[in-house]
Amino acid sequence: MVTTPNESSDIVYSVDCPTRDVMDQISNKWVTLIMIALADEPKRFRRLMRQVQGISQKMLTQTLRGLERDGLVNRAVLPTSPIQVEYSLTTLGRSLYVPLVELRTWSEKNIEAITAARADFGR
Amino acid sequence: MVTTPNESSDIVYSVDCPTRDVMDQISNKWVTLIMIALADEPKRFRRLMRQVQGISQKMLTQTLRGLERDGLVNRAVLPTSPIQVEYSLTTLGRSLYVPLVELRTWSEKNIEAITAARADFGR
DNA sequence: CAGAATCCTCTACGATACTG
DNA sequence: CAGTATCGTAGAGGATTCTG
Repeated sequence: MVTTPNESSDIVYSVDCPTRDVMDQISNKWVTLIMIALADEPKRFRRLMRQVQGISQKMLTQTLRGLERDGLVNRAVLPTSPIQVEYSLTTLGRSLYVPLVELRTWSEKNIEAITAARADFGR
Repeated sequence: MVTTPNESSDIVYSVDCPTRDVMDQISNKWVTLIMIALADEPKRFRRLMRQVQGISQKMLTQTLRGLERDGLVNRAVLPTSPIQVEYSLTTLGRSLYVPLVELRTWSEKNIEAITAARADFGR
């Protein structure tokens, strides 16, 4: 985490911090879902699209490209006709899967507390 | 995680899954930064704004409201003049901090691999 | 100091149509 | 099947101004 000092000696999370750039990428609505879906086993485009409900073809393509670009996902074109494309997690991707799934576990575990807090809020 | 079966017996991440709703909230560009900033110690609005560089007053207010609403952050109005408002993590918030910081740790640890992958991509 | 309100811009994203 | 290309729109979010 790249930081710069400020008057009160707080750590400042710089705008141009590369870590923040990475965090922005993976703090994405679809990234977590796709990564988790791919963790089970390699999957083809259509199957992913069915599994990650509500994602558009455009967003799935776009998000997968980003993940491929960052070395998190592997894209393999199968020499069939018509073409099939299989996506899988890379080693790096599998290492990211660990904290991602912990985040999901936290969500599942605390969904009730959050729902309760929301109900309480504004009364 | 609320799921529905599909033809190929894949787990489907439903659109209306409450867990997904929570995941969407915390998969937010600012949430992680704010949560981590508050983990050190309770902080006031101005100080948070300085620390989380690049956030606008509007977004900081908005994000803090969301976190407060979800029971992750506590908002305390100090009886000073002019008013001061101190934000701190709730117990629930501190429990979320754990996986969040792991995500940041992962980012810091793997920023180099990602940068390398990006450089490689498209060649 | 900590915000609420307003306006305005820009881009993320969906919908649709087309291709190797 | 797995995309690319184009267009159109809603909403996220910045800048600015005002207040208890």
